[in-house]
Amino acid sequence: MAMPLPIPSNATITAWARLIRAHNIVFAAVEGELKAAGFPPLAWYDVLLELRRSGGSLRPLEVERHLLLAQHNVSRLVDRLEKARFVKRLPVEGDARAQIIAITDEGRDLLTRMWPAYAAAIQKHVGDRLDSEIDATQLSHLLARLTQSEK
Amino acid sequence: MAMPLPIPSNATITAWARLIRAHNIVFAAVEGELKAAGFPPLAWYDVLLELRRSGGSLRPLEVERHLLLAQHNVSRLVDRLEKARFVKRLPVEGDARAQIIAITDEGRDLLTRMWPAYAAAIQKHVGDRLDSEIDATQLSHLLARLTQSEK
DNA sequence: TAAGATTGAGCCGTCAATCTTT
DNA sequence: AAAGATTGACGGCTCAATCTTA
Repeated sequence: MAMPLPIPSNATITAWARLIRAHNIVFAAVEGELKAAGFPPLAWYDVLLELRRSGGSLRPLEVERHLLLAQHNVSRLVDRLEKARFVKRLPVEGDARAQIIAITDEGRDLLTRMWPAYAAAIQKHVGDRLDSEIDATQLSHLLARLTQSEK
Repeated sequence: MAMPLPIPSNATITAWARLIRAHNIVFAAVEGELKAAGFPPLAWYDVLLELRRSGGSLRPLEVERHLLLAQHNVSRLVDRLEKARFVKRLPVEGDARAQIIAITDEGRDLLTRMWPAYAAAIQKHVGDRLDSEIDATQLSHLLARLTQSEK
């Protein structure tokens, strides 16, 4: 008699373990290089980039949706960004509960200054480790599957 | 004239972004299910599993090496595990600086009780989202490349 | 009551400094 | 001085509770 296949399969368990490990190693390496160059955490870059992409400002709820952060995390992250002068909180006409988070000139400048170091780190820790564009595309494709909703 | 290719390539940048996003989504989903079932963080499971795999005990430095944790993190993690009775710290003969971290019966029991829920979560959030064993193997292979040393 | 956002308490990770033993 | 490990201070995340306005 054949042995029943384990659920999850060994291939699935290995994929899980390597996803966690690859992320931890690559993320720490990239963020570590930026930190060594005197830059703030990548979470700051992510928020500022979303703001710039969206024309300069977003509502907190939109930041939460784009970056998959909880409401209170955005609140605290914006606290730090505002204290560092990279964003400003603006009131919303007609709804005193709401606010708009707007990137400042200093925030745009930080994005500009960070990108060369960030790009170099991505190339070093991701691009240089894959043999070809085809591999990068294939990896992206498989990772995208993990974040799609159930079949 | 052809445009120069950006470095890193768009494919590389996409692979980086999806690695981060896939990890965040899948990890939060798996750990969230375990937490909802009343279990401790995955980091606890990782340490206990390494101890069991190694015959029941390890030196802190070996835990650091296996799990890619800093010395002080292991120290604090073991504090919590010891307080929860899942491990014990034992002295080392002949070197009063050193210690041995040993899994307890309660620790082994936790591993046993967690695995069914953990396995189900991995299947749901990884296995079920890949079309085949071949995909899981291919993904593992590409992720492994990211953690190999420079060519 | 609900929506939008913040707050306080506590947990966890990180940095630099420290302690003890070799 | 170096090795093994811990500690204090603090940054950042998470939970539940809260505050304000709609």
